[in-house]
Amino acid sequence: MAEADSGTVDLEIIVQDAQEGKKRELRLWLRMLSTTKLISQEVRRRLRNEFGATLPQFDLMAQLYRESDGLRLGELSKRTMVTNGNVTGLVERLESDGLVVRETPDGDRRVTVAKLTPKGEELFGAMAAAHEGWLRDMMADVDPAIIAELWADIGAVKSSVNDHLSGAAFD
Amino acid sequence: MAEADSGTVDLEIIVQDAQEGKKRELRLWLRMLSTTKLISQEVRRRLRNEFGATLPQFDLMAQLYRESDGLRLGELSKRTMVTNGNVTGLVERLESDGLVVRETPDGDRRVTVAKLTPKGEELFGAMAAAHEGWLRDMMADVDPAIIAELWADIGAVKSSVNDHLSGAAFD
DNA sequence: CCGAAACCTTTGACATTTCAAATATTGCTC
DNA sequence: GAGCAATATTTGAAATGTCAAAGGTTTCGG
Repeated sequence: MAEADSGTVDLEIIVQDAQEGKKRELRLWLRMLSTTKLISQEVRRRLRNEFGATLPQFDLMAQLYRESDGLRLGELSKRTMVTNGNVTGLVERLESDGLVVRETPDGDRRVTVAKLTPKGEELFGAMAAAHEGWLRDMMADVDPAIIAELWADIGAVKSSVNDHLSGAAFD
Repeated sequence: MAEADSGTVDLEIIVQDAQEGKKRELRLWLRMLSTTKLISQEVRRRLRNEFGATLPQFDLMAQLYRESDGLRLGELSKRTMVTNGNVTGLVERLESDGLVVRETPDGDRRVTVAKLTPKGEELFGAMAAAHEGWLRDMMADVDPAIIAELWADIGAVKSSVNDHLSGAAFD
């Protein structure tokens, strides 16, 4: 590839750095994206086959599971990183399946609060347990120390990204 | 899980390990997912504002960019990790924008090959350069050594996941 | 060659996604 | 207390996403 001239080791390092190191961030991003897609597809397939649920529904129910008082739709939107308009449809479908109820609090009639039904809690409990197992299985060949390290380092990435957004900020 | 008995400091470590360590994989997954969503949203916003393109379109064009002979739709589907049916519509829209052409080779009329037009190549070239810059900017606060390490370790995760799929395998 | 199996793409039904515009309600100001 | 900005959700258009079923084409065995 590169035409090194006099070259000892240093030059090679520089050249390599200018080539291989050039697109580090891009390559990390592409790998993160494909890995996330891969896991998502597997989780979606299993949620569908074993529980008849979709991944966004699982996500939304996860947020409601720990909030027995329910959450406003706007808050759900922030936590799931899903747009407002999207939450409307998701909650509608979950409601028609009897997994969630919507109610408007007395004080403020602009607000809609979504809450899991007992049926929803039961289903989510089963899904959550299975889901955790799937993830453990899929990552079974990765050293636990690496997993912990990844968790921390990806946190650093997330933090950097959050500080360099053109628009809104999250989390 | 394990009932340690005598216990001083060791017990705490065990307990902590049994609690905090319990859902390592799950927590890594949740963090990967939210980080990927965050970056995706930013990239999508910028692609839209600066080039009027969508992320899946960018993805698909990226695959065609390096294959001057074009790719069969099935191959595109595998590489982009998008279903066959989805590729059909994606390519249709790109074709109506004059960025891609579809043609059927002489030998096998089952096959459709998609190929970038000159206009498509030009647009993608500009998008790719900008895209790489955006990623570098977003990850600017992360140590380059960490980025390289993440790339490798996420590779290990991907590999493990690939070996524990219930269905098809990728990459 | 004929029919069955295999292969490639499209189609159709639905769910999710984003964005922008429209609605509805509150709260605040004057 | 009338009007207006701010807040919260819904709606609508267009694109993407999955899956399963249907359409053509090839290929291969007999």
